[in-house]
Amino acid sequence: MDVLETALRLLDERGLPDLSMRALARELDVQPSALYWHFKNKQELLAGVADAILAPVAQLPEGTGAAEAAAAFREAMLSVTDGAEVVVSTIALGLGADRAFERLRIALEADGYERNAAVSGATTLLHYCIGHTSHEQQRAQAFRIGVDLNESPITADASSFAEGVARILSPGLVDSIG
Amino acid sequence: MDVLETALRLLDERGLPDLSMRALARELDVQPSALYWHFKNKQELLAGVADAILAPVAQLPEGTGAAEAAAAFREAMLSVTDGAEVVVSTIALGLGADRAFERLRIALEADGYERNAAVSGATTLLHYCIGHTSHEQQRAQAFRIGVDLNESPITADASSFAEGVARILSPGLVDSIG
DNA sequence: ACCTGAACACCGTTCAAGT
DNA sequence: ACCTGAACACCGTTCAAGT
Repeated sequence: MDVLETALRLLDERGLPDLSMRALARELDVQPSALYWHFKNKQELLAGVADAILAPVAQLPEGTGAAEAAAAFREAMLSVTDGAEVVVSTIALGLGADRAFERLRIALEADGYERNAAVSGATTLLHYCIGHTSHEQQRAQAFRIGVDLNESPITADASSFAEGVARILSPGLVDSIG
Repeated sequence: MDVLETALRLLDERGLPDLSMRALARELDVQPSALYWHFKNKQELLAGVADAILAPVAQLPEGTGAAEAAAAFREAMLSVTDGAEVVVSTIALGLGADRAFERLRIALEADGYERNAAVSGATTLLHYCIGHTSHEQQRAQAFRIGVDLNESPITADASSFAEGVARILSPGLVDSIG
C-alpha cells in the first residue's frame, strides 16, 4: 500500500479539497479506518506529502546558489496542485520545510554568507518563498476554476518572485539591474 | 443578523476548523441555509472576515513608515485566532489583502521610495509578512494544543520578523533609486 | 426580502473484531 | 501486523416552500 505515493497523485489530479481520507482509501481499495494504522491522523499524512513535494529542493546539487535554490523551492511547490497550501499547512510540523530551510542556508553559505547571516537570510527567504508561491498558486487555480478574481494590484508570478528574491539577497542592487 | 461580526468572534473563540456554516448558523439562531442569502458561499464569507481582520492596517495614520506598517499587518493577523490562515486562504479574492497592499505601498512612498519601487517593495513585503506570520501563528497554536513540534531550526517570532523586514527595506535601495 | 425544512452527498476518527 | 465493519458526530450547499 503506497499511501504517500497515492496521496500525492490524488492531490495533483484532484486538488486538496478532494484529498479526503475516504477518497484516498477508495483509491487504495481499503476501508478508511485502515489508513489510521499507517498515519496517526490526516495532518501527519499531509506532512508526509509536503515532505515528498519538497524532496527535489533537498536534493539540489552541491554549490547551488541561493537564488537558484529559492527558484527550485518555488517550482517544487508549483509542480503539484495545491502544493504550496499543503506545505503551508504543515510547516509547523517540520519535515519538508526544515530540509528546505537547511538547503537555503547552505546555498547562502555557498554565496559567501557566513553562518549567522545565512541562518537569518534563509529564514526570511523561506517565509517569502512560501508567501509568494501560495498566493501565486491560489490565483492560478482560482482563474482555472473561473472564479471572478477582481483585478488585484498584487502581482505574483515568476518575475515578481525573482525580484523579491533579489531584494532579499542583495537589496540596493535590484533597481539598478532593471 | 451581524453575520461577519459573529463569524469573527466565533473564529477567535474556537479557531478556523470550528468555524463551520452550521456552527455559525447555530450561533445566530437561524438555519444554515439562511446564511446563503447573505453570502454566496463560505469562501465569500471568509473573505469578509479577512477584510475585517485587516481593517486596522488600512486605517493606519498618514505618514506611517513601512516598518511600522508591516508590524501592524503582522499584529492584525495575530490578533485573531487563525487570522493569518484566513488571510492566506482569501488573498486571491482581493478585499482585505488589496487594501493592506495599498497601505504598504503608501508607507514605502512615505519612506521616500518612488512609485515603481514602492509597488515592487510592497509586493515583496506583503508576501513576506504573510509567510512569516502564518508560520508564527501556526507554531504558537500547535504548541498551545500540545502538538509535538519537533525542534525546528526555523524561527518565526517578533524579532525574526523585524529582521526580515529590515532586510527587505534595506536603506541602500532608496539611494540607488535616484 | 429573508428565512425554514428537508434533503443530498459527503467528512475525520474511533474501536471492537477479524485474519 | 494489518485490515474490516459499524458507528459517532459532524460537514457545505441546494431548493422548494413559507412569511
